[in-house]
Amino acid sequence: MSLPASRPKRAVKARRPRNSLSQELIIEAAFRVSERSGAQAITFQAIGDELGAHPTAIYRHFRDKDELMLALIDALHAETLDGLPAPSADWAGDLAELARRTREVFLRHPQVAQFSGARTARREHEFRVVERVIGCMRRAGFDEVDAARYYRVYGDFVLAYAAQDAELAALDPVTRKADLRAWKVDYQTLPVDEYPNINAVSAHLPSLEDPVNFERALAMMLDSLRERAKQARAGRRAQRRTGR
Amino acid sequence: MSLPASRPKRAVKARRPRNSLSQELIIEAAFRVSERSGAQAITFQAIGDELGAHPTAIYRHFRDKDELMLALIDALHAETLDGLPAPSADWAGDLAELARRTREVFLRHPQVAQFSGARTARREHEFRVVERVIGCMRRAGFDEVDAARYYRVYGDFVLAYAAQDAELAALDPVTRKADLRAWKVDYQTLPVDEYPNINAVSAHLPSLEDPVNFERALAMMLDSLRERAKQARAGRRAQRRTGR
DNA sequence: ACCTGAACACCGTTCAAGT
DNA sequence: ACCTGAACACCGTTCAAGT
Repeated sequence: MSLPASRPKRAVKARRPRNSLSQELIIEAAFRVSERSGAQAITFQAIGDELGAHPTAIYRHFRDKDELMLALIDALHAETLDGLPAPSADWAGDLAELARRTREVFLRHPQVAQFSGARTARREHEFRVVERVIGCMRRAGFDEVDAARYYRVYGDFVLAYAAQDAELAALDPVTRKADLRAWKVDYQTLPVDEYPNINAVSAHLPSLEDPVNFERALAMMLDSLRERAKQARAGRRAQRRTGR
Repeated sequence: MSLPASRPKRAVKARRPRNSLSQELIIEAAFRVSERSGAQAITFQAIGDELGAHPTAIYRHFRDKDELMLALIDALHAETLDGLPAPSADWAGDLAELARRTREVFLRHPQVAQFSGARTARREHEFRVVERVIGCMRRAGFDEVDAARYYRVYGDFVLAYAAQDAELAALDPVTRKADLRAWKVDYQTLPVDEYPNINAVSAHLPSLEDPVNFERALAMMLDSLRERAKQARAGRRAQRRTGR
């Protein structure tokens, strides 16, 4: 007289009206899933539950999970752009603002952001972020070759660092705390003769989650970018004086 | 008269001798799996096949998959250290050497490295890499607080950027090529009135896989680090002159 | 055309059974 | 004590069946 192994989640299975799903509704449901209880994985089953629809209904609107993920990643870029002030005369300040917003958005949606660092969404809002960053590099005075290169280097640096922060935030809480604990315990108790340098500074090791880390890395990249932009502008002035 | 859905991989199932497995053998098998045909995922099934053992036999030697992954990550650090010259007077050169080696090792083992950026292995070889980097920061002239901070910022920067390169390399080939293609096609054909900056430089956009990207980012971080070290040393000299 | 239901080939993990 | 085999709860994905 035992129940079947897996019984339906809802006793009365309401049939979903036709044409009631869309890419937009699915994307919104996926974000609600990822925010529910902090660290829930984004699966078709969970999105289906959230929508009150069959998991495989999603395949009518996205070819596969990768296409859904790219759409979610582009939605992160949309959030980064939302309310962003227009480009200013301060190109370096604008770059810093974009970087900070990117990281904040990533930490708000770590379950999506953890997969976003190495991917190219190739969608509207990503295009617009790239357009902004390249614009900053051109206002800095870089020529086309340098602007393209420094866009790539700066953009990938921001994505990599922010996605890494998101990956830590997306770990299941037990694993995440074990990693953080390693810096409070393991790295504080290493033999001093084998690890003299760690021992010398261990009391001051910043947490992996200290937001100053990202701020400092950002400041360092901008240090160098400002100096290189100054030299690029000076180089071009010299070129003009000597008649090309 | 049909065959059963899943038949055994080997007709004669040789029984593995007792005590014939170990953490070391399992780690070696996992790396062989990850290198076979470029991008094979590391699963207990695949490692078991590689060892000629039952997949669940691994649980006798690692508590769960996360513990195996941390051991594999530490093995990457071991490879980074293998043959590394002793610390030199050129602390910045030593930092660059460590960064380049880390990235090369990560690209040699992308299936492991893609998960390593945000994790703390808390094992011997990671300790030794951390010891090295902190040593460089102290030789640069930073005090304990700054050495700890710049270790964290520089170390996480290298891990994040290298892990991002590994993540791209670990994508299944079809997905990876589609991402690379976006920069050769989609970003080359955007409307010029909406994306003037992208259009101005699009011919010069470096590939995601161009190794110059990492070299440039590294050079920029070291630019700033050298300047900050110089100022830290000058600040300490001034402090000594004024009697603390 | 859009959604459901069943089935498939995989995952990591647990646990009882062999030796 | 160490390895195997079966079972479980979960993945993404395909495909036939409903409406």
